[in-house]
Amino acid sequence: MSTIYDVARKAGVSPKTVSRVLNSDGPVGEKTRATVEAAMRELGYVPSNAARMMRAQKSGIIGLITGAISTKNQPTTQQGLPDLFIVQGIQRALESSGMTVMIADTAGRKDRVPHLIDTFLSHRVEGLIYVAEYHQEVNLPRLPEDTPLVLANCFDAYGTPSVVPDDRRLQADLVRRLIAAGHRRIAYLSLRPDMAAGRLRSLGYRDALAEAGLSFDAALLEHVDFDQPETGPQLLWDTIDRMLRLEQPPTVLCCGNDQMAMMVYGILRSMGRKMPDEIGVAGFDNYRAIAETLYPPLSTVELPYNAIGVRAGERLMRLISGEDRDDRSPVLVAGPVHWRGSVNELRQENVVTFRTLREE
Amino acid sequence: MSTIYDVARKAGVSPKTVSRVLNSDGPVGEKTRATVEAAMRELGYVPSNAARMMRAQKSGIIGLITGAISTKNQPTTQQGLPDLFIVQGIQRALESSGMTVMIADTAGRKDRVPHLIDTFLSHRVEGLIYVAEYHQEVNLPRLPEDTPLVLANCFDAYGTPSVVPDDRRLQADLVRRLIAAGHRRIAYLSLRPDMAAGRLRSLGYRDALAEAGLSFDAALLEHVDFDQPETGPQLLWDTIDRMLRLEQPPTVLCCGNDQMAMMVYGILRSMGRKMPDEIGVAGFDNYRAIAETLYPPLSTVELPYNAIGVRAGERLMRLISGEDRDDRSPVLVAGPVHWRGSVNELRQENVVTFRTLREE
DNA sequence: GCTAGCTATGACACCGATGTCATGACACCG
DNA sequence: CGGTGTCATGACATCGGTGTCATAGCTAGC
Repeated sequence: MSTIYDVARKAGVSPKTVSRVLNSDGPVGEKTRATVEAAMRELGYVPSNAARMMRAQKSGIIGLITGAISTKNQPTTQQGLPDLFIVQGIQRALESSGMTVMIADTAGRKDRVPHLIDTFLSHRVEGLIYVAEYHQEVNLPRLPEDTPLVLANCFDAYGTPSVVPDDRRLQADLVRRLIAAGHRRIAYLSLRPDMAAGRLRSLGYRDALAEAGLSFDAALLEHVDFDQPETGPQLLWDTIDRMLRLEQPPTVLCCGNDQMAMMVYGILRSMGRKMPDEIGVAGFDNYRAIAETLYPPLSTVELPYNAIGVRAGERLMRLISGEDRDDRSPVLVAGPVHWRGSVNELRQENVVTFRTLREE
Repeated sequence: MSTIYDVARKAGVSPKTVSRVLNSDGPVGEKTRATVEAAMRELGYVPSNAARMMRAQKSGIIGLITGAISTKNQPTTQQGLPDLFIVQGIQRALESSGMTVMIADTAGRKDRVPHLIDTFLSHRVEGLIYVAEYHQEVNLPRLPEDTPLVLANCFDAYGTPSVVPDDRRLQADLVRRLIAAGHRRIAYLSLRPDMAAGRLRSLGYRDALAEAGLSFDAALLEHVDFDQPETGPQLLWDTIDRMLRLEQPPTVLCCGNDQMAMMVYGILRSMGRKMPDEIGVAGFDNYRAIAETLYPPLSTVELPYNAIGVRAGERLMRLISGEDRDDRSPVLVAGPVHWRGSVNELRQENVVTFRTLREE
């Protein structure tokens, strides 16, 4: 690969003049500039980042650590692909800044993180973002003081700047919408409570009930570890079966996420229950490949992973430029409810009407 | 960030000695080594890649261009997330080589590719892989002679080394399996024929029929542009409706991919058709989040995107080390059929038996 | 006509590693 | 005891850019 010296020789000028042309730095004669540019084109010259970086003491590189790339062939993931959307958002937020985003993948092994951090430090990244695959607490090795770090979709015990989904509010918003549609018996099939998302969403569910003056019925809340390959579907089936046999059965099943909702569709149909007229289903995530493809399309609440990424990227840029250095409060991100065909509007008349299932 | 000079000063030795400790280069006295290592630890020293790279004239970086990260929030993707799995495979193939993989995202805009290539060249990547989001022909700008390029999931007209799925053989394998299970009336709901995958898979379908001595029936083949948000589902419904009214209706519907199969599940159930006893469904891709979660689980053929990535990575490494420089033949990758509950084994008796739908 | 000021350009040092070569201290051998 | 080889170490140049400073040529102003 040719260098600035090759270009200089070809154009009959000094390397420094070539540098000036490259960076529109000092003044350069019109004719000289043309000669130099021609030489650069002819040689296919591309400046070396390494050399620039060394001189400038700035890399223009942001490091991104994630499992987004590697973990997606696990049996079935609890989540959709949140981390991927987050990475996407980060890229979007950073592309205008001229930073190059370097992505390192944990390959599903947390113990590789320190090594990845070292690699990034050797590249002299100007900042780091750690993206977790689901909302959780993490504990990363300490970084040098002058390298800012932002946690996305996770948080730690040291008050490292973080951006996380507002699970509690999102779930409450969805349940509020169900209540507004006239539903009073709302079942909640929750994710495992040892997950931050599961815990917070259950709280949101209760918030919305309380707010509307509906009493909480423990028979309508169940934590279902649905994505265990063997026991999961059976567990879900039994839970739904139990709830539907209640004296006052639910009119809608709120699912921990869209993937669980997809499974619930299959189960309800096997049971011969028609959606949405006999029973409604709601999801969580707005995982569009599922929510829009299912029939009827799934009502769900959008957890805007993209926005988490964007906010994380913006936050990091502010840290790099020296702002907000001591702002320790986490950024909470919420999103809209998507109301589709999987839940009926009951309004005041709390009557189940049977219609032909498919109508245009 | 501290440098080799800081370490040298602290340890009371020359920079070169520190360098020797770092790289276990020349001989270093036991005591000196200990002193230097202590100094490095104390300063939190991490060597600068830029400086190394400049001296070594080798970056140890592989560039990856893809839309995997950014394009996944498009309405609903025709494909699953093949490119992501490919990226994953590439990472796996390259991690043992000690190369750092740098991922650049097109952000869905093909016109950004030249710019991304320049960025990579400025980082002096030792090789490039371009990953397409679906099997297609591409036309990339020319690279300098000394930077090898591998195309993954795509090919071009210049014989650039490429690794692509063997769609034709995969589809044939699946249909062969259906035939072995006793099916004779096999419908094929194909992807758009202007896509390489659609064309090749249709050919594979016909290959398998011909091989088994079954005549091709045009009434059982339809190209369905199923992922148009408005017309898609209707089109699919109409096509299935038409096929099921045939004098000799199909006993199994072969779908262009798993996502289409998911939609077909919903339609068949709305029509009141029971799977797999009244009608079987087969997919393509083995997109596990769908294939394993659907009920009944989907029989499909695995398009091992992961393997495409691995092969592409390996191919690039060989090119970098100077092997196979003039091997122009594309690498074809196939995968296994996954036989799950969505298609019945009819065997010799071509009888539809009705059983209770859910059995453990 | 001399100087101040501007334009266009180049010489040189430096960023942080490492390859090359030199050197000093020993050990070993004849 | 002198010569040779090995070990441990350092001085110095170099990779490809860019910041600093110097300088030559020209113009404008007094």
